[in-house]
Amino acid sequence: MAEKYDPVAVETKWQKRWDETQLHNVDIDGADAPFYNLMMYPYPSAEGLHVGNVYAFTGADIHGRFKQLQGHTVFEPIGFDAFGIHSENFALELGVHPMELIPSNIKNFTRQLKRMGFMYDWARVVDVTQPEYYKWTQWIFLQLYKGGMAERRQAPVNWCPSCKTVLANEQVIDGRCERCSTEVTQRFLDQWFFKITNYAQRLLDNLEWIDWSESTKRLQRNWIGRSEGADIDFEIIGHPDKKLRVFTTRPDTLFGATFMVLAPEHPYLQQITTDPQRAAVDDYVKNALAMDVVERRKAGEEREKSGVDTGAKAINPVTDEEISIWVADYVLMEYGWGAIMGVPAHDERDFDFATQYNLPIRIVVIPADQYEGFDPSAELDAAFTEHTEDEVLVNSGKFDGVLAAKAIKEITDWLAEGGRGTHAVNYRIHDWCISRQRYWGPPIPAIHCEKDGIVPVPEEDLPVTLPFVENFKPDESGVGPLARSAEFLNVECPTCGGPAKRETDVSDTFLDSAWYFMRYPSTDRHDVPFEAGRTKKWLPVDMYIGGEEHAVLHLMYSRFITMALHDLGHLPFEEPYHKFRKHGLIIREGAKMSKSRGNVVIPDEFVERYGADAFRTYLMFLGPYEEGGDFREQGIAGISRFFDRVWDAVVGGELGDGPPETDELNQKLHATIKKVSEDVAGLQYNTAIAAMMEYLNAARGGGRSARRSEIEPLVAMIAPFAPHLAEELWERLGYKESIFAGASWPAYDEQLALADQVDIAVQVNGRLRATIRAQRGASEAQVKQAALGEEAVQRHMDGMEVVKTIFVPDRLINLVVK
RNA sequence: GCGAAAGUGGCGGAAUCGGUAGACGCGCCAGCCUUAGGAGCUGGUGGCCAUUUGGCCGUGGGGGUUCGAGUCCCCCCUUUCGCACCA
Repeated sequence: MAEKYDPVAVETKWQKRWDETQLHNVDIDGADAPFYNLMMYPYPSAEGLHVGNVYAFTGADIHGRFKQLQGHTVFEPIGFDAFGIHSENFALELGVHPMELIPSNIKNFTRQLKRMGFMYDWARVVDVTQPEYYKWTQWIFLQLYKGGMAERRQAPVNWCPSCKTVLANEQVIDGRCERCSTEVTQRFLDQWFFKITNYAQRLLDNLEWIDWSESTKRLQRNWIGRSEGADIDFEIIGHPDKKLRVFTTRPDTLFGATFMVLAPEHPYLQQITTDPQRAAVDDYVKNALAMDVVERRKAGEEREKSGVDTGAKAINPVTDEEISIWVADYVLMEYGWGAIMGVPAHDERDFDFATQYNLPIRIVVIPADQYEGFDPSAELDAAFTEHTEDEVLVNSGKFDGVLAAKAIKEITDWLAEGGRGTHAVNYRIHDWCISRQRYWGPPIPAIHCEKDGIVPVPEEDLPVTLPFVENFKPDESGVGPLARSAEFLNVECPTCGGPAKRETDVSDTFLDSAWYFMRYPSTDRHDVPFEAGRTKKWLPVDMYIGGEEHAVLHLMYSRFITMALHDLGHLPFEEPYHKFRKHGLIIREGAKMSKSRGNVVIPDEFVERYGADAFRTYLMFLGPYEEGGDFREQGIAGISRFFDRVWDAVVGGELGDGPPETDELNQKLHATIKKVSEDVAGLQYNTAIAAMMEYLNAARGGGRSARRSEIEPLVAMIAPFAPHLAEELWERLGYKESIFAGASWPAYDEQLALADQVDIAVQVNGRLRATIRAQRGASEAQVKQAALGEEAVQRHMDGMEVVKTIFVPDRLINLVVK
């Protein structure tokens, strides 16, 4: 009896062999056809490798192995994103110190990753919690600080009461903490910011040319949120020293601005409020600020607008009318200037507000076809917000009759002449708040000296080592746990030598991951973060595959850090990834996987039963890789059977010699190589697998034994998916070297990939009536003659005449009859 | 509310420069093999009708363009994702 395929035995053997020969350790300096294949490194949780990780990594690994088989030297590194709130919260939950917990998690992850058969270069692992790594994270902070791109300032920030730290805007989802879903509140604290807003336009512009998944680019565009419009200054009666500046995308509606609204946090509010209104305003502001962010944000749909008249008046700069200034929480301090001009006729929110408080509403834009005979005192029952090419201005002085689209520029230009306004662009994106009042991160390398103020830690003093702090639990104070270590806290000022205190905030874990891919090629270099020659050779990353959930987090931050380092002269490129592809999400039996549902796929269980090769391949077979798939346990048997048959084709009996037995099979072989080559290159793994199955079915049709020439290319084609099985079969085919050592990917002949006999559909009046077999390239006349000879065709054109013939070569002929 | 993507057999999914819908796999059915089999092999498998040749219907719903529409256009429904008082 033939030897049976034992996946676990085969995989154990080859994993050991790969380890011993260090097959995938790359000669970083000597590689001649470098290909940097990157995947998003994992956060090493205590639960172990999640099936989502395996899905992501498998798709990326297949791409790497495919490139390797095509002759590239593929560098595929892995690391661990082990700093951060997530790790720390888990350590708190278990009551274990992260300095103990994390190394054991990493050990477990390493075991699992090796068991999956990924082609990692295990000699170049990055662990961001190691001082030799975060030394350089701190170095990057210092470079940005020196370059004026990092600053400490007081600002309203998102505070998570459960994590007891501030969060970046990107980490607040629907007003809740991204990590723990607790409602976020607002605090005013001194925080470190990176000025990503300085790069907003470039981050947006480069999206035009970088090769990324379209959907990911769209998310970034939305997040950057560019709007064009104007800044307009309004004079305040009785305050000649002040002007109220607003941003608007609709300067064309300026003549309709009948009031102004300030955000409750607006700096002028206290000074301009009149005495009779002061109590009411104070009261309102107090209430608004006490409200948590979630409640305030819900307002749009559910809550009625609210506000209070400040008693102060402004002058509409074009109508010279006095208009009242209100305070209302529907105006947000963090966008624009924290103040708006109220144009109730042409903005829904302003309309609601004006209706509620009986403020005047003036129509200034109407559809062009209503211009003749327009009644200037007409009333609206809803804001008119259309803004196409067809609207014209009314009630707008010398701009009456001007197209609204043109008036935007004309009115702004006119304002600019008088120094009352300018063209302006606003972005939704905010500066990146990187301070965290937590323990488990790289200390921000700054020192506070009473005399010298903020002093950066000198580069030669790096790293600022994270001390062991027994009680690392965060508290309400807004001061990080590092302040509890007197030894850490108290330091000499590097400038004056006097007593000073260290910064006790640590940096956001997204700073660790914003540059980790630059470190991989240089992990053995302790004098530089990334060595210039290697960086030039390997970077930017050739292919990056990862989850889209990081579109506005990691992916935005790493683009920013790369640009900043480029501008500071440390990098020769400004975009980190040549190509980025998002992968889809995997669900189970139509439902999202989650611990609470108890339906999480545990990779270990499947690997033990079916082997890593079958598990990998099955995950890829579920659906298009970039769209995700639905994991159904039963289905994996189909892959196991396929591998059994591949195994049997090689091991089951004598392999015949000579070329493929028939021309037809040879054609199928070439067509399959072509399809699989193209599909794998385009990450269309599901259809590539289907094509290989189809080919094997053909090669073994009728129970025949396949010849070597028929099966050897298939072994190479399954190699990216099932590397262990392919290695084993490759060896049994007589090769001494690993299949991944050379360029083993099969070539195909375009001509041979085309069948010389084709099936042509024969339609009568567009309905399929017969199928005929013909020589490839057969002429219309030939096909028509054959078609007319078909009995089924004749039946359907009985007594009628062909009035028209549509012929698609090698595919179809349609006879239109009457 | 705004923006985007997607709705195809019992199931996961193929096929979109408009050209034979349902590749491949799961499941199911029949047969073979077997002491036995949640094993393996062979064949079948969108629905309805027909003894066979075959016919009709069919890609969320409705209209349209076309010799021909899953694919293009218009309207509607549903789902998923992103953003959400962003001025």
